[in-house]
Amino acid sequence: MAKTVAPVYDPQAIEPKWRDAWKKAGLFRAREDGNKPKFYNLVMFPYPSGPLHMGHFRNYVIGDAFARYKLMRGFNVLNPFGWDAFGLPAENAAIQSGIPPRVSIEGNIAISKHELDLMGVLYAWDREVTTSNEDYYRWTQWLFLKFLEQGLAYKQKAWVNWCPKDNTVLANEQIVNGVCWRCGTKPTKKELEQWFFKITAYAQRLLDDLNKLDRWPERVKVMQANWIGRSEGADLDFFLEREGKLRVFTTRPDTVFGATFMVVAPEHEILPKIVTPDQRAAVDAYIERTKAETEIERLSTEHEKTGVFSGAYAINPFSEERIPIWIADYVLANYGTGAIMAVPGHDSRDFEFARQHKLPIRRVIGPSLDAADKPLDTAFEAYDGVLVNSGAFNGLSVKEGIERITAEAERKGIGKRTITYRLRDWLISRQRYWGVPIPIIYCPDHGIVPVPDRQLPVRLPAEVEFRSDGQNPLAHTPSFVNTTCPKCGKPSRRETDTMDTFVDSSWYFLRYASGDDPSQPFDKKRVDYWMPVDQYTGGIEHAILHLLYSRFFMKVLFDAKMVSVDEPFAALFTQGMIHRNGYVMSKSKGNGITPDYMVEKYGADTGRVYELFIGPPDQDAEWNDRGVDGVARFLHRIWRQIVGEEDGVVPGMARVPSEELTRKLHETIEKVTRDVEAFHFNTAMSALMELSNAMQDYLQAGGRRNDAWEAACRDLTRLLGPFAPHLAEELWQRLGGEGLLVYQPWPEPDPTILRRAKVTVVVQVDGRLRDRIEMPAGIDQSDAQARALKSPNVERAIGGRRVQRAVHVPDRLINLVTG
RNA sequence: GCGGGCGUAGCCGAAUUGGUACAGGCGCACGGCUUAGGACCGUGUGGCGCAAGCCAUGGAGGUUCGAGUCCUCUCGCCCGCACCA
Repeated sequence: MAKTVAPVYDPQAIEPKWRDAWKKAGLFRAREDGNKPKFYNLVMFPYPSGPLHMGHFRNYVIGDAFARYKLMRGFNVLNPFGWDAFGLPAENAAIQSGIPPRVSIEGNIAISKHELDLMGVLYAWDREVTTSNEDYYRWTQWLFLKFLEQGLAYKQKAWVNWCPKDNTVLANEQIVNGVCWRCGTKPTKKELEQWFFKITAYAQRLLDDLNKLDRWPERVKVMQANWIGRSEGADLDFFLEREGKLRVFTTRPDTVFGATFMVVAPEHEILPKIVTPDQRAAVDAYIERTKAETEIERLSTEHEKTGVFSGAYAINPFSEERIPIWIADYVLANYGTGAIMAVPGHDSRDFEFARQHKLPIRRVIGPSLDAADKPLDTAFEAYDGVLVNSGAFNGLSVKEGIERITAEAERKGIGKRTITYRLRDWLISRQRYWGVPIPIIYCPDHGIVPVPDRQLPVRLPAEVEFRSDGQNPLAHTPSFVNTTCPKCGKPSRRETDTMDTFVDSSWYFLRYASGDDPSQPFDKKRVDYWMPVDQYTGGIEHAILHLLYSRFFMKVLFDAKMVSVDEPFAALFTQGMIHRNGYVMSKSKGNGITPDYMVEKYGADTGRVYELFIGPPDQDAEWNDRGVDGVARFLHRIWRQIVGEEDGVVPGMARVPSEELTRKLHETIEKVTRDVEAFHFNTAMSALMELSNAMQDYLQAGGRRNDAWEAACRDLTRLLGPFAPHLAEELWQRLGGEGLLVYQPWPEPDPTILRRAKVTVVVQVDGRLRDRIEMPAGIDQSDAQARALKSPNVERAIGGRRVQRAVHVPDRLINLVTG
């Protein structure tokens, strides 16, 4: 047996060499090039929080592998990266350590960049975006002013969610499970003047256009649809007994005859006008109590519905009954009209409230007309039934009832059809320093004055005093606050709130597309070339927040004719998280595997392939150190197979047919291609392992290093390119390949080779497997049946019965049915 | 409560349209090579059975020539929303 000592696979020795070669070649330096189809590949950019671990890398490895794959497929690939660099952690660190946010962020970026590089993850760094850099945030300010101009940004006093730990307000989307999404603190309510973006103006389009997103995960679309929360119904006016009226929103106008009382939210503005003197003390006490409660406390009181009688009465416009008006916090001030008609017979919440406060419960929907007097021991909420105890409307179906009663209310001028959304406007003010200053000046004469374009950016001052009381340092920096009115020059004050960092991330993908244009936020022509993002990959935690905001931005810019598509992300992939020792891999849990460790112990390629192999990419996965060893073995073996020169020729042994190997190769090309397109990286990796196993079997059986073998080596190397790029480059070079592998075309399967001459046909008798028989491909049913009947196993299974019929799946299966 | 998803080997997991259940990896066993190895290579590896074969995809039914896949019920787990009128 011929044997020469082959150098062993030494990733540390080869990896840096190839990274340098890619950089020198300008890998991923993208230009707008009409000759090739474009492919915009994007991973969600991170907040630069310091050292990365392998949990973070799942996203980047998937993104990098896909970008390299698309490159080999002949696309003009844009594969950029950047930093969502504004945000609270850097500011909190500054308060504790005194290190200015800009300094710590820059340090963290340098560390992260080094780690990405170590893992062979490359980007179009010439298009790098850092949201906290002046050349980016001046355009965030510019866009804010654009929104203001369009009437899509406004300032309003509102009851808002306040996080006492972070000392800032939060948007509704940023309360997750009743607590601050960032720090987990229970928010309280504050009434403050705040800046909002009018995302509700786009509620319907944001909902409708989910249908366009056929390459988004269903669950993300469902989450967004639920968040937008469209309800169809009617607004109805109830006249008050004394004077005035109270408007309610209901999705069930058909149940109006069952409205036996009304409920208004404690914050409702009508209250001072209607509360009677004898109830005033009780009402005031109740309002005070609800104000003190945080959201989470309101949730925990789910089972006891508190409330207080206002002393006032309204008249039900349909039944003409006199009904009491109550105040209760189970009615929300900022949904619908902040008031409801309570129909305890057909709404479980109203039912519970009526029970507790001894209010009448009336049935107005029943399974049939004769059920009118059947008592209700629970709210009957179903839509299948007929109206009862409803005067002229008795006997109508629920659907007809909704239609007719709404029409009647419209005719009488006391109501109208309405669509209500759960979505609220996006609160973007943050009372913190490390963010984009809102470009607004308050003039004693002119009020709110936008900063003129030519004065942008409003610079975030570097020299500020970080206060331990958590107050915004900007408000205490006179050189920032004090300015002059752009209109009249009078001494004026600057807005000291900064923008929610989700504003920064709502348009960064447009900036990438444009390079670093100093004259505008982005260049329409270049954006038109690249957009939409063809593949967006990131975490599920942004299912609502970032992904909804970005969609909103895109639609606003589309309406302003600044872009030509109104959905930013054509395809979305949300990868699962990596766990280790039972917890999500994280710095705080101390269970992180660092890229440095991986590279030192195994090499970057083992880390990359393991992260792709670990499990279905959209699901969480458990990191297994032994599994990493398995992948390392796989790559070592490939090295030995391709670089090693052990020949499998065994004297006297029959030559092993190389067609088998060639077919396996082409099946692998076909499978890996299909799997990568479908983001099934785990099965793509197992297909590569199978090919390597087949090559091993071939050598083992005495196969020679002939053309078939050479082809297998060459194509396996190319198939490895996107996943184990350093190893693949080295193998490519040693195989005598031209140029860099990363610029080689992806292999194509040969259909004539895939077409087998012989196939294994499964033979069943009455649906049970009895034999497997080699038959020529394309065999027809009667021939297949004839061959099947010759099998002793089949004969025994038939046992002398008659074959009544047969089911034939060409080239796969024949089932002989005797029964 | 409403919405979405998932239950396959000792473990992670494969399985176009219903068509050979368990690919690949881990682990385990045995063997080889080694001074030695937790390295490397090879073989085997769902259960029962001497075998033919039978039983196996959370459980119970159903449709079908044929069900992990479709339908009904049921148990368990995960995720999202959660007093949204």
